[in-house]
Amino acid sequence: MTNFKLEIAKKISQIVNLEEKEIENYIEIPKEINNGDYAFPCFKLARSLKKSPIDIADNIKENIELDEKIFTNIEVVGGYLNFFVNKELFAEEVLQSVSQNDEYGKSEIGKGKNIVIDYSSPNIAKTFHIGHLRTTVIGSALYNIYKYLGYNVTGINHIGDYGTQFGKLIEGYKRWGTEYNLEENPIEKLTEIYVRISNACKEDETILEECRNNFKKLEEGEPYCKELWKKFKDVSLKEFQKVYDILGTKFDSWNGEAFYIDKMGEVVELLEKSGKLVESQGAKIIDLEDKGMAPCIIEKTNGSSTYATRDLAAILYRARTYDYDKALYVTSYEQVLHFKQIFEVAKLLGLDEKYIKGLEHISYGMVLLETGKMSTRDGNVIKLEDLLNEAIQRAEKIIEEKNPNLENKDEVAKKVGIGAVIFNDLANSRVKDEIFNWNNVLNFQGETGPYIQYTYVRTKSIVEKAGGVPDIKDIKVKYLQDDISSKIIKLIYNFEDILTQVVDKNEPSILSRYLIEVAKNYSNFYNENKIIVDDSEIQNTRVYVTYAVGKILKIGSKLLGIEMPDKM
RNA sequence: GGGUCAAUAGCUCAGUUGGAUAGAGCACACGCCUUCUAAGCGUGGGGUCGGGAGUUCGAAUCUCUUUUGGCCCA
Repeated sequence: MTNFKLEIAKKISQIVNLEEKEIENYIEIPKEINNGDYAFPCFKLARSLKKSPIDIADNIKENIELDEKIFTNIEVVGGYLNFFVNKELFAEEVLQSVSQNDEYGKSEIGKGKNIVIDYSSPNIAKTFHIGHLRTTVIGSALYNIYKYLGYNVTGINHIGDYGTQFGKLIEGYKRWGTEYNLEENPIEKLTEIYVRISNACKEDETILEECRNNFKKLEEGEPYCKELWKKFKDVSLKEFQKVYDILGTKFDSWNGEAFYIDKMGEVVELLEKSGKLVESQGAKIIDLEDKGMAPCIIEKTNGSSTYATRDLAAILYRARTYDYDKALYVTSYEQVLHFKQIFEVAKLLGLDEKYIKGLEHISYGMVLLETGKMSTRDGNVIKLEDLLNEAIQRAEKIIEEKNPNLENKDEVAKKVGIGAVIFNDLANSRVKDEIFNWNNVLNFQGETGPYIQYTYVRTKSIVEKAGGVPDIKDIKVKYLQDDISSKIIKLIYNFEDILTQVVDKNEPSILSRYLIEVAKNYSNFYNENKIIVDDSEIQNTRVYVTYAVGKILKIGSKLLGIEMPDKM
């Protein structure tokens, strides 16, 4: 493909005394279509050249020698130099590159780079609720997109399968285990047991003592405790898997916290060697006051480990095992300080600087209920499974209304319902909090997943009706000169750039927004133009654009973790 | 108290390194299905970009300050 920006930069640098690179950076893409395809703002040169921006623009315009095949026009508008590219050439190149590539937008820019993404990571024996959705879908989307750009990606579900709460659960199960049938509804039952034993602990210190004792035994590897712990873990994972199956979430590693139990000793040793590990009130800490942070506790007063120690052990392990260039942690912003501390302390582990630089916390906003924060303890959580099922049901109802004769209704309802839920969580910037509202999440109109699916289904049905994808040789780009067509071509061209933006910022919403934009413009195109017409040149051209749009929508959605139905 | 993130239309949000007239969706009102799927398209109203100061050719965007809210730490 012609690099238009570079072309402009080259020519301008011949006239003004600036590096190509710098000029390329200044060149922007006008919002208004009347202002051309690329613009060079001359204001930045005004001071150094001691001339008015308009004079500079005029001067460049007069002296620049652009290839007329590539650019059709240059205009000076209020200090801007606006460039108009040859629409026909542009459209031809863009459609050409779509046609040659089944995996349009795929690239090798990440070749040789290893990315580790830690996402989802739920706690054993706790409800998988709507709050866990964001980490799961954001992590998955990043996983897919990094991979598409050629990175070698490892997805890790860092299960929360360790901690003092297991001492309690074991005690509860020892006491009343026979009263609960864990097979039936494991997590609910375990939660009940947990609440019951917690209350019992509050009333009777000796019970709490027993719980602590159990945890100690678990750490020492006492068989019965270990067996129970394993049981809790197994039934929980089975529950989680149900949700992952519905969402289509995959992981390469399920190494959770327990995996690092025997790897924490080394962390303590290394920190001790660094000389920074100090005693404070009986605990071992790393003081971070000079960094403006609270101290990082490595070992508690009673000698037991902390989250921090496990995370540090994980960093060591991941650096050695995956030789990562980036290690991403997708968790809510509640943990911002925690990761800041961990990343600071990680500098003391003697790892190569590369591994420290690669650590990145991908934080996102909270999911709140209208009544406030969710709490497993208080039982005011919305189970993710319930949400997904409700979404599927609503989709079914709409299909029944709009398209009762549709085949595979169940399958389509699933794709649409789940698509709506996933898209809803990926559509906004990560930082935004989300106040959960059934009607918002399960809205299928406007800027939603189903809207993209609907648009895709349309493209699919048109291509089918036209008798398949036309040969690229049979299209005439002169029919794509109008504003809407140009906009669509430009959007298709931008796809790869959008994907690189996503990984630059670790922000999948950039892709979500883009897909909406594509769908919207195509819907516009669809309503303005009849696509299947008598004139075969016009038809072939429009069908080809339709096909290209469908391709983008499908690839893009797939990267977000959203499946496309063929009909809906 | 310290740190941190946010604040843009009635609601939910976009707004690329500062750039041309601040944009969508929802909701509301009206219009568009005998021809490619109306889960769609179009038109319309609706704004002190939380307030104030500064930086400069130019600020929703950067700096300072202030208000409100979320989160984390003690």
